[in-house]
Amino acid sequence: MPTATPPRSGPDSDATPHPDRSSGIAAALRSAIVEGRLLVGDRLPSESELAEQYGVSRPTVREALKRLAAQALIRTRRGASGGAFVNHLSFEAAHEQQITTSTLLLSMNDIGFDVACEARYAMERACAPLACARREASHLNRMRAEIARQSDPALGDEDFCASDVAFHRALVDAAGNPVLSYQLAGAVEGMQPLMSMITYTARDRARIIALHGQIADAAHARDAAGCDAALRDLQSYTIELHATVLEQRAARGLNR
Amino acid sequence: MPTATPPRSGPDSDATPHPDRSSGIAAALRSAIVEGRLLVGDRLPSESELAEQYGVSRPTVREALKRLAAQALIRTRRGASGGAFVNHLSFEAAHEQQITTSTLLLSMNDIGFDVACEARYAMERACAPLACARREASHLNRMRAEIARQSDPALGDEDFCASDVAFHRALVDAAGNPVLSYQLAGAVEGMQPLMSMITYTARDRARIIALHGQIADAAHARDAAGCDAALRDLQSYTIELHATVLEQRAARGLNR
DNA sequence: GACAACCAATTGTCTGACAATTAAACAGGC
DNA sequence: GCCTGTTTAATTGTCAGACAATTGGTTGTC
Repeated sequence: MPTATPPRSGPDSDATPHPDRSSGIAAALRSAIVEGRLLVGDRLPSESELAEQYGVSRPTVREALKRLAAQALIRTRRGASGGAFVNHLSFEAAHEQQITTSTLLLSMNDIGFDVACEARYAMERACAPLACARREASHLNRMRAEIARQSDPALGDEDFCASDVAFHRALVDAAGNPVLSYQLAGAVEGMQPLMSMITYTARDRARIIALHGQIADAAHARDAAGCDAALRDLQSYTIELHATVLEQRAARGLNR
Repeated sequence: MPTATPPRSGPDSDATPHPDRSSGIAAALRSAIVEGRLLVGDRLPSESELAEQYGVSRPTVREALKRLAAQALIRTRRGASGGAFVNHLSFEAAHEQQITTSTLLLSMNDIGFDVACEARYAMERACAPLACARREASHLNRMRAEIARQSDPALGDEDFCASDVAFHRALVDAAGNPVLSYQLAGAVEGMQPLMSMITYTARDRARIIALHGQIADAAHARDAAGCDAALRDLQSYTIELHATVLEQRAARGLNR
């Protein structure tokens, strides 16, 4: 029976002073998972047992478990042979969390648009060479398909943005490195709220689509330098567009 | 007596079937925060009020709140004028989460060492040009200081690793983009468990320190290309070292 | 006006109970 | 023996009410 650490031999209470017990228990279990003392699929002791081990009541244990569940560290099943199990953290789940975190981070720390943009394109350009080297037909198809969608003038701004994200996602996936995909996808989607501030005119869209075309062509030709250049252009154009939006807003503000 | 329905029409229960009510409430509040209906510093209704609003008991509400607290979306204070407040998500807190998530992702999805390494160095090389352009004296000092620490042969493997992380952290910070720092630092620290599998001989360390020196010199000279090349060398050398470790283990395994 | 005692609001925790769910054990019929 | 339906036990999910701890404001006293 591989159980967690016995009551209150807190190695973490030094680093962080856990004001309430449920967070202390959560931290103990969390470190047990992160440090590998509890492995994927292992079943944690039942809530009652944990309550007894830690000398607290069941609701308190439950609060601790919910904290872990919120981080996708455990999943629970009820019924006989139910309980809390160490979860297999999928890229999917990690991705979700990454998006929430990134979104809030950007919106709450008054990160400049250009700073966020710089970070995003720096990372995206980092996968460009890999993508050019490893892209398969399916990735090119996904990119072309999104370009086709974007060319439809009837597409709403929101859908245009979504297609933009999908295009870049395809590029990143072409690098064939799931770790990069996870990191990048989080960053790109986290920027969505910022990107959607921009309202695209037809001319803007044409320009962006042309650059997307260049990127796809470069990936097709396995031309890393060309891909990099196109991404640079896209970055500066995006920042330019955003600056325009800000100017217009300022102007409207003055008119009133 | 309005039983289950939240005040607003619950749109999230369509997308994801919330098996238990506390997770449903958590999702409702979370989306309220992410979508900006609740702003930083806003106080949520008290637990009793929430319990009444959602037609559940206070422990259930508390479980929901603990979920949000685990994601650092809210913080709670007790006493008069206490309550749950929308938290200002700091880079610090986001960073913490990023590390746990990355660590678990790498350990649970049998990501190859080279894949993780590739992702890490790809991103790190992405900030190299920025770091060369913007580095200040303080960054160089931090890098030099870590190199000095690493040169001490008495340093344990663990401390050597930690200093390695600090060195790269300084390089990344030199890029002057907090978003990049946050993303990168998470990735680098998440790789720690993998990196610490390697036991460094004196010759290995000398080689690594030399490369660190090259990187610092390149940053000093604002030589982006040199920095990139040194990082590439470091990446391949790291992978080489890891391969050696695997071979040795395999050999030991056969001998028994 | 300064200081102490009190009070009210709020979170943190406990106790005990019941409902819902699920897998396994069990009984019955063929 | 084997399949089928039923019971049972274990476990999570939820509830209700209570008390403790904390914290800010209020009031009263000197």
